[in-house]
Amino acid sequence: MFAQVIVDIIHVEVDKIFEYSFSEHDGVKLGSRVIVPFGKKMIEGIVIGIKSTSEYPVNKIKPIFKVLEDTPVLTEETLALTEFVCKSCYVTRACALRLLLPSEMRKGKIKEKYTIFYELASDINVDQAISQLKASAKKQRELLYFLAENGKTSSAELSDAFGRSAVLALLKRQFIYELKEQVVRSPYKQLDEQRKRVQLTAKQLEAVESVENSEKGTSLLFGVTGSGKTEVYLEIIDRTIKADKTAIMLVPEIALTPQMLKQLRARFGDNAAILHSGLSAGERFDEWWRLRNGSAKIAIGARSAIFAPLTNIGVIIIDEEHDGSYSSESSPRYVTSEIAKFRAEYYGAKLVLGSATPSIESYNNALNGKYNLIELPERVNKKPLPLVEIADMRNEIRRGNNSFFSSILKAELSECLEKGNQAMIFLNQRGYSKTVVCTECGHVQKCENCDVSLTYHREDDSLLCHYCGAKYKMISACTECGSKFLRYGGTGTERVVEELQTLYPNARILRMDRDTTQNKEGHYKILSQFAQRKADILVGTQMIAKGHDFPFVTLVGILDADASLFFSDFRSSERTFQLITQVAGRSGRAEEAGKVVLQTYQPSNSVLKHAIAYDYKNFFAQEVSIRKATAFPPFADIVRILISGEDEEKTLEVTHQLHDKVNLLYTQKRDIFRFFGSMKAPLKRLQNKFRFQVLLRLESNHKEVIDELYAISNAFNSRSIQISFEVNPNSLV
DNA sequence: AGCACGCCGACT
DNA sequence: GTCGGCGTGCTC
Repeated sequence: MFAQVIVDIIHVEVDKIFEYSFSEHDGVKLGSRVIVPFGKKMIEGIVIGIKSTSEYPVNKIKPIFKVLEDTPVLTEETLALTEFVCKSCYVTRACALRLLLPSEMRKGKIKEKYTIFYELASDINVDQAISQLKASAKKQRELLYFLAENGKTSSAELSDAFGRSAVLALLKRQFIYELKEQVVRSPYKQLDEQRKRVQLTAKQLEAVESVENSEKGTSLLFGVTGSGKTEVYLEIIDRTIKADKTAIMLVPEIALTPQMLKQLRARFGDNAAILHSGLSAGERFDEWWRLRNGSAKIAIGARSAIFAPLTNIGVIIIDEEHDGSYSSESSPRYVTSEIAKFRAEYYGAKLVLGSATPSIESYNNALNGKYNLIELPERVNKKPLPLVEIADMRNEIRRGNNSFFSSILKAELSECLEKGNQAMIFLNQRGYSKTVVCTECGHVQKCENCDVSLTYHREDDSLLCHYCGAKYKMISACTECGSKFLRYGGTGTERVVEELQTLYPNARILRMDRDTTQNKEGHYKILSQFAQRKADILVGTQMIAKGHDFPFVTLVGILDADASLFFSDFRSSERTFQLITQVAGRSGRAEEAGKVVLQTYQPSNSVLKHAIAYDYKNFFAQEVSIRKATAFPPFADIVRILISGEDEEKTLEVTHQLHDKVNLLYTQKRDIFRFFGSMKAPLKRLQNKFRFQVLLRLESNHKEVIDELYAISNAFNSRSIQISFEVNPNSLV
């Protein structure tokens, strides 16, 4: 028999199927992980096909050296998924395969964990045994009694209580026996606690049934913050498990605090396996196997959990589907919902996307009938959404207030603290690229062709559009109002905390940003401190915006509400709307009504206005018309071909060659394309390599053309020049 | 990705 | 004369 093997080497030159021989009793199965001789080395690979004949010269075929597991790590479905990932992400098979397996599995780093237990020998009578011991062997006697009473006990426990020598002595006399048993390193053991089942509201029940009964595979659950989407998810999962199927539930990276896990653990116990980066390698490995061998039926995790090794999937849920953490920042940049759709379709499962602020793509799909739209427009507690006040920072500056805080926010903060309530101060820091904002009129410099904010480049004092490469001279005065008071970028959390502390010397302030959450449980620690009212004010970035319930927070301040609008990305409006809605939702969740103060330099900006009014639908309508007019997703696909190499001249030369080749296609199919150009990459030198890019925008639904572009680009891959090909990248660095 | 093979420059 | 640079081809 012959096995088709993909070797675990990520390189275009070995992105082929290699064939190896094996005999039937070797245990080689479809999806097995194997070790095979490759050239002079032994290397890991995955069996993706089995056949009885081979085209390859028989004398050159080598046998499989070893099968690594009895249970194949991949199933027919995950093998098909691998193929889908390489086709849709334009990466090698080996690269796609790595997504499907826990990273700790490679090169045999982690094995199952075993613990040694001791047990009384079965053929022994305790009293008899003790009579054979020396009278002085007190510890041994006690140990035997202990085992007789408690049964098998771990070696660590016994050594602790009775000493290592007692254990060894009894072992030598064969009064006790050693047992080796696999233990599962289950995370969050301490979280198991009973939780009462919540009675679903009529609306929630309706949502559950709508998902079940819809003939469309995908449902978009559009529910305002506090509308109880989580209860809907839990009910759907519950019903799925009862129907003997499995479930995947994805949450944003940041929301993987023990809070959510607690709920799921409480409801589903050991049936739920958790996959995320906060776990130790061993824990992750064991959780993965629990899913693979069927002892856990629910996979919960961030983005990568979409690849959970489940079979017979009944439902896939993506909570906060609009969240940025669902798109990976490094290759392969798969689209999580696309993977979900593939898997759901394969098993005839339901896909549920939930959000209070759906992505433009998803809501568009709901409106044009591709998704089943379910709305939960009311909060469970019937409380109104918090009132949002705008602070016009231009006025503050004119009045000589140069602090981070507007007078309105200061007044509200004082009142909030006096009443003994809690406040959150949110800093809007997206990305690191700098845009230029006029502090007088709030105008942001934008590209004339793309309607995208320009990015300031210090090296040549210029403004650059990351989408078309247009370069403008840096301005010395605002092009709208002529003011010379221009400003770049955002502010740091430390400085805000400093000023806050001077303003309110008695307030207890917590800071949450990348610096204070370095360690594994940093997030959770800070948030739980705040939840326990050990602080009055929480200052933070994005991280504080997501999904935590703080019943005593009655005020949320958003400094720089507009900062994310200036980010040079066509999604910046969308992101801003989402952020504001989310942050505002933190205020006033319990008894007292909440307030939100939103500081901005452009109070009349329509995105902000819609966000303040919680008016998603009008925001959507506006954004969709802009995307249509400017040819951005979902009405266009952006293709980015990155050419990098150590030799600048050579790299540029290849870029030109590639450009010329693409140009042929471009002129041939001129009507499909909306943009075409080559330029330096925004980060023109990275890791000692020079980087150029060819950018294209073409009308959506032309995968064949994109595939053709990929074929053209791929041909330029060589030892000294690397080509990376991406469709709709989430950032252009 | 590795590793061998092979063809040109600097050297004891 | 040889030692060693890394461009190129191959791995079932």
